Amino acid sequence: MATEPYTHLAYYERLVLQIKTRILQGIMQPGDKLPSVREMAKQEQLNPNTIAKAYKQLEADGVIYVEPGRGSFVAEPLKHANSTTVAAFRPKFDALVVEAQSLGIGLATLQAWLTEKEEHQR
Amino acid sequence: MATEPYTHLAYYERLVLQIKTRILQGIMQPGDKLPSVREMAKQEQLNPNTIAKAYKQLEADGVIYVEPGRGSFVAEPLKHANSTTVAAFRPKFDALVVEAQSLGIGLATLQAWLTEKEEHQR
DNA sequence: CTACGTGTACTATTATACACGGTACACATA
DNA sequence: TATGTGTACCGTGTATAATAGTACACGTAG
Repeated sequence: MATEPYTHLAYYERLVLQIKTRILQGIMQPGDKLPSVREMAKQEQLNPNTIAKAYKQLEADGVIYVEPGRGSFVAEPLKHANSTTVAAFRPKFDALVVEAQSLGIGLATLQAWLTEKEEHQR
Repeated sequence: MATEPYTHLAYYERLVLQIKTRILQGIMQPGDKLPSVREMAKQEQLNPNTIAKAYKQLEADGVIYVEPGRGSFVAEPLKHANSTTVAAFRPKFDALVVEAQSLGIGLATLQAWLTEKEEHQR
């Protein structure tokens, strides 16, 4: 039971995505304390190491911060990404757009999806 | 020399993306014959098995077709994706959007990137 | 000070995916 | 018949994911 191709996404990646989503939705507010590595491991039925990996990733992405000995907390949302971050992200976006178009999903459809999100986010 | 984290993308995935891009750009036209698995392997300095994996993926995505014993050819571009294809793709898109927003890249920026592509594509 | 909870850093094992080398087969064509 | 085509194997080495378990440095509450 090492790797589960449920979603073709690793457990820790799913956790990262899940937490990021909750923060964006406002379910988790800046300053909120996250469950401890060990507690989250029980909740999610995963190994503490897997949770730690997710938390480390989240900290690297700047969405949480760690106070040694106290715990992990939701960080203030970033307003503007620096150019190196954007430069690293852009290829992933371009690749997905190519993927979409090859599948017959046009740019107009992607535009519509984004617009839909903008509306749901207010 | 088994895995090369150049781009954090597998060789065969890079090939798939490269060929899809060339087709979308019109560099490769429908009906054009692709280099054989063995020839492409020499060009790209890769193992024929790796090329075969890429071709198989491209065929599964419907961007090329195979005539047994003759070779692989560029397929006609898809106009509309069926609903199952869209349903499979949508989560990837949503995940990337969440990723972007967490990095401080807003929806407006993504919209702008798409608009930019629409212009360059005419 | 003591005890506890916190994130983190190790070692080790198992399973999967990627890329490689090599061989073999069924097919179409010259 | 001979060649080129995609494809299907077997085996090997390596990297990554997830597991289990232990240990450490830190902050806080008793």
